[in-house]
Amino acid sequence: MGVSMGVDGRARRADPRAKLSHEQVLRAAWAMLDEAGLESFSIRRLAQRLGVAPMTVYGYFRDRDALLDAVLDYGADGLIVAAAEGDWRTRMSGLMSQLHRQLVAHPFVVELRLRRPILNPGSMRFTEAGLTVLGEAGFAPEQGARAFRALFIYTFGSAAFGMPPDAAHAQRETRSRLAALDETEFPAVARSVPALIDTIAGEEQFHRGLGWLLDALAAEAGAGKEKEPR
Amino acid sequence: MGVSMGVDGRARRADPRAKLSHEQVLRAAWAMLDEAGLESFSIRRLAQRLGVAPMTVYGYFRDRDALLDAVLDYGADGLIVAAAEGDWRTRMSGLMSQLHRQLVAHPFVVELRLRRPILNPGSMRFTEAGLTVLGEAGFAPEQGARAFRALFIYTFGSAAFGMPPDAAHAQRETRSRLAALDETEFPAVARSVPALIDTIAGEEQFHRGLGWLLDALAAEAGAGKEKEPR
DNA sequence: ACCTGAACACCGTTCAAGT
DNA sequence: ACCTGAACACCGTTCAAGT
Repeated sequence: MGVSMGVDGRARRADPRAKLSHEQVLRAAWAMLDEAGLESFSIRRLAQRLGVAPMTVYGYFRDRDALLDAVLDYGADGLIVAAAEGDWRTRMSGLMSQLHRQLVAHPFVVELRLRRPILNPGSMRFTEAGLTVLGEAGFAPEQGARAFRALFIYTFGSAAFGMPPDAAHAQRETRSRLAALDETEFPAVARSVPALIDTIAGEEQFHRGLGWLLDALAAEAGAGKEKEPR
Repeated sequence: MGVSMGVDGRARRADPRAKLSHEQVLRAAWAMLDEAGLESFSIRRLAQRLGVAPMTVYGYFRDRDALLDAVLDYGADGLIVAAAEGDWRTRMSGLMSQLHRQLVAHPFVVELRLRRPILNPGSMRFTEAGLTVLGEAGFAPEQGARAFRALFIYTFGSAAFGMPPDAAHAQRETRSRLAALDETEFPAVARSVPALIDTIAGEEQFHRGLGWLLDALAAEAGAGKEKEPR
């Protein structure tokens, strides 16, 4: 990598005269975000990791936001690829599951997407793949776009809100809070406690909801073919 | 409110000797977050708004995180109330739409929920209402919990990722990025451009997806009643 | 051209002190 | 008991200077 840690904790590049590349900076930023999350990311720490003065980073990116935008493009670009085999339902499920897995593996992407939509080649290829599958399944361009967006939003929502970083801790916490509830005030919650806890971790819950959405889309597509063939 | 702005921009309390209450601090924090968002919230600014030294805030809350947790509890507590009339599908849709409207109105709640689940009385009442509706519709406690969670996650996802703060700007940006695409490389996207843009703003897209989820749940509940009445 | 140190206006928070 | 100023270890970023 051309970078090694000095005893003082500050990285020194093997050859200080070698010009940094945009990609080197982005790769280091991506790694930092993966390791410690968006919260503890800083330009100064990134510079230290690169063995460079903080201000050097500004030679490559206008400011923090521009850098994070570039990180998103850099990363999202390599994220999605394989189109699955099978009928449209299976292929659509495969696409969204891939996305979900990637988002869960890199939670900071979800946080960054909160601020700004992602419109780079990688995400475009993903959209193209999804719309193609839906088109081949008989969805008109309008219906396909709406269906895709619902699936996409649900997938992002599941990654963001359905999978707490420390699932075991979240389940324990939730269990004790739910156990403390007044059963006469919250009877329905009390009845569902174990199931509610189960929906917090794992991928089952994501796949269940995804399946429901796909069921409804399949039903609508079928109905459209039979009753409204315009 | 007992607070007025001085010429120097620093708030002065009407009676400096009047002890601050936890609720005063929380109300001010909530208002700040509503006006300027989580990004520009700071303890120091909050203190200034309260007409008090920064360190005074620490007399009421252990640290920034504890304060934000309390803000979430304070606000979410008053958020949800009315249970709608009608069949279970209508009532469920009403509940989730209320939640969606509140989240869109206070985006920082969505950002905070990213870090931590909400387990206060207000959110419990919401869960109880949802599970009750589903229970009356014939869902077993387990099925109800799973259905509720899918609807809940989808609703949070829509508020977080489906409604950009500046919709008009986001649509313009997206339109120009999509217009620049190579039509032979992205034919399906090109065909769907207008529809894709349409899914970005407004509540129609949220309601469409919500409707699909409810359709699938209704179908499953119906099938369960007919075929697996255990 | 590429990198940098010093400085500025901000943070959250500890600590010891004020009333 | 309640509030505070000074100080510390951090931020992002501007600017003028170094090679």
